[in-house]
Amino acid sequence: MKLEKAAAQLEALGNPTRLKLYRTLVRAGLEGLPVGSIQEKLAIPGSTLSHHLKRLVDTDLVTQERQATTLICRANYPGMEALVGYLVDECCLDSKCGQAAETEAA
Amino acid sequence: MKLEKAAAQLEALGNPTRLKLYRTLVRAGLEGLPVGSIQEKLAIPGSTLSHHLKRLVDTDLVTQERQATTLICRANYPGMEALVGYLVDECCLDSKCGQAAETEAA
DNA sequence: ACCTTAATTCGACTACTGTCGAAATTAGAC
DNA sequence: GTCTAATTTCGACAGTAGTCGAATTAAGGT
Repeated sequence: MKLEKAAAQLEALGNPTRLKLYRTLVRAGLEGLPVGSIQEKLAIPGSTLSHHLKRLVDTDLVTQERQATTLICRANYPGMEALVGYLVDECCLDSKCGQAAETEAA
Repeated sequence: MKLEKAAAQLEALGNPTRLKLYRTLVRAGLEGLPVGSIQEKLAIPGSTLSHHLKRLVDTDLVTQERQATTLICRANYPGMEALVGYLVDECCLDSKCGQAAETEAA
């Protein structure tokens, strides 16, 4: 993964509205959620939602699929995994750096 | 971890210059690097570097320690681990992607 | 005290982000 | 075809981010 792409994904997630949005989609699981339902759940204007959604789709963190008139949105797990993979690889989160384990006990 | 904090950290890493900077510090390991060396390595003006560095320090991703006239910077692994922990917990990156996390709907 | 090196703050500027409502588009239903 | 519902694009705006050079502060050396 290119640094630029990782940065773009991190930036995409680095906005509270978008992070909420992404989390909502993750929690929706594999079924995903139509745009309209997300809009209701998060209570934000459609235009704003669409704007943020586009950003997540563009950065490969969310996918969309038409189903009749509605657009189903889903968290794109592989995209996120690639990002975390990058962080672990490049930025060294595994054994050799942090010694993990004891930190996350609680 | 609060969503707001996670977002702030993600945003901090979501800038190519800062991500490069952070990666540089990670690679420097536990010894860390003085600001001046980073500046040389990345070839950016001191003011810009200082600006970004502050952002990483503020978001708990980097720590600093004086050593005589120079300021040593280090990647703050626990800070990063907390972030990745949040992503894994809230945004479900591991095996069980569909089933966990029904807490605190927005 | 004075000078040198290290790093930050200041002030300015341009560009981008986040937000919204209104208008346009898309996809299907009748 | 026309109508209706779902979603996106447009245009505008305020606010913030990223960048830089110049001036300033901080810490020691002599």
